[in-house]
Amino acid sequence: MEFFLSTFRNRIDAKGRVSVPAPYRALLSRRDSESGLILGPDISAPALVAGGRDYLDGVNRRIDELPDLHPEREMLIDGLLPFLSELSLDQEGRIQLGAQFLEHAGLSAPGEAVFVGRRHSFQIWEPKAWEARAAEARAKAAAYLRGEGRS
Amino acid sequence: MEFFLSTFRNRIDAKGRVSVPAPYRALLSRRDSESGLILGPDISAPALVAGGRDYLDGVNRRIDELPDLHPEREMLIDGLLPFLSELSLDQEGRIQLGAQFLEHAGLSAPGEAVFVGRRHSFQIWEPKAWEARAAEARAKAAAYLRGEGRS
DNA sequence: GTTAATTCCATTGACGCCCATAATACCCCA
DNA sequence: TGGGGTATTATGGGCGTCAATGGAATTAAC
Repeated sequence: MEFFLSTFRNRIDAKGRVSVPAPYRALLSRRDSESGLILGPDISAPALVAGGRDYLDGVNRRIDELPDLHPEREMLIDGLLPFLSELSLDQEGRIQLGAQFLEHAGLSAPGEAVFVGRRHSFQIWEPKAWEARAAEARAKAAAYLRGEGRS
Repeated sequence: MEFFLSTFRNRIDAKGRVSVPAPYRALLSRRDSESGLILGPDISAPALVAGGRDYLDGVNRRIDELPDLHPEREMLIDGLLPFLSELSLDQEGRIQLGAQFLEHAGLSAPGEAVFVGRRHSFQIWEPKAWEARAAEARAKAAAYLRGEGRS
């Protein structure tokens, strides 16, 4: 696999641990020498965004587009970086989700989570919320493709 | 961790001591041979700015851009350096915040402080004040990112 | 001698690390 | 092509270590 694809539904145990799907792990360890993972809240959806260190690089690049001491640059820094965490995987390939992450995505400590591949990053959703979002996205994607005449 | 990221909320005891979050300590000791820390008031916010010795190097570079005896150079020197302190960590990884620091950030001696990762440096905020700033920054960052098209 | 500051020690709780189990997917070979 | 065996994944639990925090003790200062 070259991109994060497909969806996986995994269990969150009482300690807040979730197994990162093995295909995603393989992808992460290929990109970064170490198997770390950057996790943060999605800024416009009740979900979490995750990726390898290159995901963080993307955020940094975005910040460095703006000149030093520029107010918008400071806004970007304060609006993004403090909410990102670098999580390490345990020997079994699990990450531990903190309280604020669980809350943002509407996840519960013993419960379930859906991993959603999005090419260079992936998301973590509460199953019900993902179901709703997926239905909407499928419908809109279909309509868009039909409207363009492309199959 | 390569950058200061994420936020940590720690307790300030009656003596004005706060634990520097362990991930930040690891980062500090990697950059400087010794684990010291440069702390100063944020010039445009009720917060404290902290970083390793490389943070001080950045300030110095800023000053050295200006020619010797140039009035603005003197202004920078007098406006920044006198307010910076080099703090050492005690055996448990805590720093001691002086009265003027507490006052500038609106912190109280028995109370709480939020450590905010900002890449090459981090800030220390009074929890309520940070909450407000974070909400604003997140909203504006989201608007900025949406406005440019890329997620 | 009293006060302040710094160093040291003790407690609590969280987190990481290790092991065990079950289910699944994969592979090899007949 | 089917079957058995093997490896890997996902999951749960227990234990040890370290971080965070509070207080005491020792030293220094006035």
